[in-house]
Parts: sequence; C-alpha cells; structure tokens
Amino acid sequence: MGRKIVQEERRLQIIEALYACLLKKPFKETSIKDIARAAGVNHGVLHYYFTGKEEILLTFLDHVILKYKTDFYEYMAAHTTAESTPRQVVSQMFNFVNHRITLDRRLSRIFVEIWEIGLYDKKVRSKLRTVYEEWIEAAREVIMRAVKNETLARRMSVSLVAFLEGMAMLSVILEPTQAESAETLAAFQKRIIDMLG
Amino acid sequence: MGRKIVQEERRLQIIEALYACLLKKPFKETSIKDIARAAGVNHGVLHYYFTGKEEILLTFLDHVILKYKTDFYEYMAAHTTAESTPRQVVSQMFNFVNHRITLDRRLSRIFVEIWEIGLYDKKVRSKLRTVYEEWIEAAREVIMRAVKNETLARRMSVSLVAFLEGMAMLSVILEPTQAESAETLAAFQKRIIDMLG
Amino acid sequence: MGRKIVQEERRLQIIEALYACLLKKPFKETSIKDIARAAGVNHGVLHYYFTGKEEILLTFLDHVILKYKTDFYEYMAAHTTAESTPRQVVSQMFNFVNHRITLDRRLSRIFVEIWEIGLYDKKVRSKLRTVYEEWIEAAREVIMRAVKNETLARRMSVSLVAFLEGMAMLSVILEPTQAESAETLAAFQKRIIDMLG
Amino acid sequence: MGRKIVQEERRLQIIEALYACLLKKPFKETSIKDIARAAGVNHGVLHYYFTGKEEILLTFLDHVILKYKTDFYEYMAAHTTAESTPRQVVSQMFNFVNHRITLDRRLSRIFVEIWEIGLYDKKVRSKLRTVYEEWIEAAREVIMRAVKNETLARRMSVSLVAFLEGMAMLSVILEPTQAESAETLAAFQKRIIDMLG
DNA sequence: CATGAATGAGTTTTCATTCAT
DNA sequence: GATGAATGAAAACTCATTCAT
Repeated sequence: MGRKIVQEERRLQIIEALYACLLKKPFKETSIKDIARAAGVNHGVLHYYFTGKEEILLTFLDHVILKYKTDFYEYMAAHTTAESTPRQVVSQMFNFVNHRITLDRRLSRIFVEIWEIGLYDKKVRSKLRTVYEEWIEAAREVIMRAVKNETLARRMSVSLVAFLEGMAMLSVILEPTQAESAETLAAFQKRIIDMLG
Repeated sequence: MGRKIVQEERRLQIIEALYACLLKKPFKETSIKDIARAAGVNHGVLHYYFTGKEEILLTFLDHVILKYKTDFYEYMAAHTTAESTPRQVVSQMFNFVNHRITLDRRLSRIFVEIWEIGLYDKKVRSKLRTVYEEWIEAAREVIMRAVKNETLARRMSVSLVAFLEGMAMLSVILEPTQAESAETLAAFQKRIIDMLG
Repeated sequence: MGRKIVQEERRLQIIEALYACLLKKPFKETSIKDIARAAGVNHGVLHYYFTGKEEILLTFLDHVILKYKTDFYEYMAAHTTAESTPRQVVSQMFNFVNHRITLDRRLSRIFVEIWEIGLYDKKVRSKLRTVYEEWIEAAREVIMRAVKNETLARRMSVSLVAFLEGMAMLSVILEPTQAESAETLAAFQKRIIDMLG
Repeated sequence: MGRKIVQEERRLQIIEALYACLLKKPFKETSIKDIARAAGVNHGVLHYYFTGKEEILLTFLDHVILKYKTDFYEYMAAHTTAESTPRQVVSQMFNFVNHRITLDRRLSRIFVEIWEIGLYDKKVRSKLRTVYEEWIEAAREVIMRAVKNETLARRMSVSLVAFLEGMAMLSVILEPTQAESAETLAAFQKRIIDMLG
C-alpha cells in the first residue's frame, strides 16, 4: 500500500526534475544524471522507476496534460454557470488559455521541445495528437453552442488552436513583451467572439 | 575558378544531405557521419568545408530562407501587377504561402525541428527571428495597402503568421489530409480578405 | 567508507599506469586508452575518476612530488641529528638527491617530459615552479648553516639544483654509465663541501 | 643548378617557419598546415621537400646546431688569439655561451622541447648526443690548456654543460630576471676560472 | 531498494598523407 | 612543381545502461 504511494511520489519527484531540466537544456542533452541530480536522487534510481529516458518523458507528458485538462475544467466550472451565454463561455475559455497556456513562455518552450520530439517519436506524437484533438474538440463544443454549424465550428476551433500554438511559438522566438502578445491575442479573439453573434 | 565552384557545389551537396537526414532523424541524432553518408562523401570532407555541425545547419538555414524569399518575390512578381487590387495581392500571397510553405509537410517538419534548435541556440534563434520579422513585415505591407491602419495591419500580419505556423505544426502532429488543412486555411483566409473590404 | 578507499585506489592505479606509459611514450602520444590498458581497466573508468587527461597528469605530478618530499624529510631525519655538522647534513642531502633523484634515469626521463609539458601548460609549470622553489629553498637552508651568507647560499643552491637537473638531462641524452655520472656528481659536490669550510 | 638553390631556400623557409611555430606550440601540436601557414606555402609542398614532419624537425635541428657551432668558432676566433691565456679563453667561452645560449630564453624553450622529443625519438636523441659530446669536448679542450688533467678537465666540462643546461631549464620554468640568472652564471663561472689557477 | 563503479558504443574533431588536376 | 580536395585512422569525451554490493 504505502509502497505504491512512495513509488508514485518518487516518480513525481523525477518528472518534476525533468521539467526543471527542460527549462535549461533540450531533452536530448539532458542526461539521466542531470535529471537525477535535479531530483536529488541517485541516477540508478531512475532506471528502477522507469525503463529509460523515454518513459520519463512520456510520464511527464501525461502529467502535464492531465494537470492542464483538470485545471481547465475546474476553471470553467468556477467561471461559468449553466446560464452563461455562449459568448461568456468562449470568453472564459480564452481567459484560461491565454494566461495559463499561450502566454506562459516556459510552458511554450517546453511544448516546442515536445513537438520536436514528437516529430520522430511515435509515442510522443500519439500523445500530442490526443491532446490537440481533445483541445480542438473542447473548443468546438463551446463554439458549437453559438454557431450551430458543425463544419464551421470545427474549422474555427482548429484555426483557434493553430493560432494559439503559433502565437506560443512566435513568442518563444521573437520574445515580444507579454503586453504585445496579449493584445494580439485579444484582438484576434474579439473577432471570433464577434463572429459568434 | 573551377575551385570555387567545386567548393560551392560540395557545400550544396552537404546541406542537401542534411535536408534528407532531417526528414529521418532529429538534428541532434544526426551525426556528421550520417550527413556524410547521405551526401556520398567521406566524413572528413564535412570538416573541410564546414567548421562543424552547427555551421552546416546555419548554412542550410540560410539557403532555405533565401530560396523561399526569392521564390516568394518571383511568385508575387509573376502573379501580380501594379494594377492588382490589394485583395488580389493578398490572395496571391495566400496562394504562395499555402502551397509552398504551410502545406509542405516536409518543410513544416523541418521548421518544427529548427524552432526547437532555436530554443537553445542563439544563432539559430537569431536567424529565425529575422525570418519571422521579415515575413510579418512583408505581410504587413501587403495588408496595409487595404486597411490603412498601422496597428491593425501589424496585428493582422502577426496573427496570420502565427496561424500559418500553428497550422504547419498541427498538420505535422495530426497528419490530416491535405484537403482538410487546405479548407481550414481557405476559410480563415477568406475572412481576412473579407475584412480588407 | 570502503567507497572512498576504492576511489583512491583506482586513482592510484591509474596514475601508476600513467607512470608506466610515460616510460614508453610521450604524454601527448599516450592516449586515455593506453593508460586504461596499462591500468587494466576500461577507458571509461578514467573519465569517471578524472575529468580528463590533464587532471590525471596533474594528480600524478602531485603524487610524485609529495612522495619525494616525504622521502627526503624522512631520509634526512633518519640520517642526521641535531648534532650533525653542516657538512654532514649537506653530505646526506647529496646522498639522497644523487641516488633517489638525479641518478634515477626513469625519474629523470619523466621530469624532462614534464618540463616540456610545463613549457605550454600553466598548471604544470606552476607546480614545477613550486617544486623547484621548494627544493632550492631546502638546499639554501642547509647551506646557510655553513656559509652564513644569504646571497651566496641562494646562488649556491640555485647552481646546485641547476647542475643536478642538468646532469639528469644529460644522463638521459648521453646515457653514460651510472659510475661516470656518480663520479661527476661526487667531484662537483666535494668542491661544494670544501667550500663550506 | 638554380634548382638545387631554390630547393635549399624552400627548405630553409620551412625550417624557419618551424622555429616560429615552436615558440608558440609544442612540436606535437604543430601541424603540417601550421608550419605551411607560417612559411606562407601550400601544405602539400612540405611533403614535397620533406618526407614528413620528423624530417623537418631533424633538418631544423641540423641547421640550429650548425649555426651555433659556426658562431661559436667565429666568436672565439674574433675574441681570442694564440697569445690569450687559458683563463682569457675560458672567459670568452663563457661570454659566448651565456649570452648566445643559456640566457636566450627562446632558444632554451626550444631546447627543452627538443630534449623531450629526444627522449622517445632515436634520431633526435642521436643528434643531441653529438651536440652535447661536441660541446663537452670543446669545453674540455679549452679547460685542458689550464688544468692539464684529462679526468678533471672532462669532469669539469661535463659539470659545466650540465650546469648551463640546468640553468637554461630553470630559467624557463622559474622565469627569473635576466640579471638574476646572469649573476648566478657569473658567480659559478668565476669559481671555475679561479680553479684554473 | 539504493548506490556508484564499470562498460562500451557512439560522437565530434584533428591531421598526416595521398593524389588528381 | 604547386594546389587543395579527399581519405581514414585515431583522439578525447559522453552517456545510457548494467550490476555487484
């Protein structure tokens, strides 16, 4: 019993160490020993709790995804009610996404890193695919309440996610001020909200 | 005389080999010997023509950027005239960007790879910054002819580039059909053209 | 506990292997793998215990220096007393230096090697400087007991060390018999002892 | 005819380049291309005029030795006559050796380098052996004129050469001022001259 | 379970040497 | 003769992984 919990804590400790490492170095250049050092454990331990570097990354990814998904639904539950208009719901969705995801430059950096890994790693790509499909689907559902057009809602949600991820990438490369990015996001999203009628 | 040409050809041969390698493996996992093998030359040659792996990448990047920039201006010159309306010009710009860049999945993959490298490599990031700034600027100029509003034109061009790059990334991860992506692009761009009045 | 000892033993084993290698090849031509082979360990081990080739050399140097310094003071303690005359003390010093250092051709070879490394390597030169300054100082102190003249004692000790090291070098190049060298050393040193009055 | 001269000039040009290189880097780290660059010629040329790096060094050594030998005999011829006393001759010998050899730190550095090479390279060691034997013999002859004792003269000359080379080495490692070294040399040599009666 | 010593494959880089032009 | 392109062997170093204690 306690065993399993200790195990889970150790694994958590390790994936948090990976997060810290990824802020400094690309995954490829992050050695098992780097992660172990950051986690404050012996490097042998990592091979005990994980089958290898890849599994650490995959587990890390699962945790990040779960965390943001949970946060999203909690946020939406806290900021919208059954009476909220579609525009209000969409607006709250933008609030969450902007501040918790797109404008979080550290997260953006890590995601650019993960996209790249996903290019060549099937398992990572598969997880990313699920994330984006789920995200697009969530957006589509919210949008559908306003536009009532499947195809249009789907396209709008895909475009939205593409735009947001593109902004995340550009913010990492161009390093504009938060304000600049926030304004561009706001202007774009205002258009969308206007379209919802 | 012939010497300089041989040099340039060899360098070209090598960066083309890098291109081929990047379709299979991330840059970090692509060894000098891999590139040499792909180029059909001895690995020592790569150190003769380049100071190291990084310079090969940087040169590759320069070539790619130059190629697309040249192609873009040639395309625009061939497809627009002084009499073209702003909408026609923007429309042609979309034509080029969609088919030659955003929907070219191989190019998209390579750019995701380069974004990631730029995360930690100053020189690469600096080149990327220039590319995106130039691209945004080019789009802004074209858009300005229609909207006559600096701030708006800038925001629209940033949003456009973010959207296109986001679409490129999503197409790499989600691997939708060309048609799907093309439709999403078209729908989005139609909105923009409509906005130009 | 045992861990630290294993570490120290391995390091010792490795620097002893370096000693053996230096009898055969110059340091520059001695590869990490050569040293590993001589030590009977995997080459990776050398990178585990040392940061690189230079550190192995520096550690080796420290050990050699410490060993001879310790031996010297032990020898002097064993062969002289508070009642020994200055001449007797100087004589014992010569005994030690001749047999343990100057006439040890293997040591001489290694020191010629180290001189050369010190030519271009600051850390090695710095260590050599300390060694020679200490040696000159030790000789000066002993000589001072007899000549009571600072300048003279200093010059005599510098000359002595220069002569001894020159003899070491010549013995390496000319490869005379031990006897020849010993006689030259004895004759020279007899002069010095005579000078002490 | 002219051919041979051109050849000889090229070879000279190359060994002078080696001299320049040796002031900066150890021989082992000096590449053929380094020497070629210093000589202002194509690296292929070096393989045309020499069979390899070693032959360049050997030729260089021959030239240095010849130069100093010639200079020495010229100097002695210019500064002594048949009427000069043995003490005067020895004194002039010291003058030459001190200023042209022992106190020339650049030459000393290069000789430390060459000693080291001679440790492991038979041909170089053989040349060095000849040099030192000749030098000792030259000194012995001069000293013999005063002391009339074969064994003593031999020992004195060996000691002298050992001392001078030891001083050269120490000056390279300890980097004392020229004055300090000159004084130590003078004091030592005064003793010798006094011994000559 | 934890530790850290050991392994060995793999990477970038340097360079003497060769050789076609 | 001169040039510089090409070769391939060898170097230092890194690191995921294994395993005995």
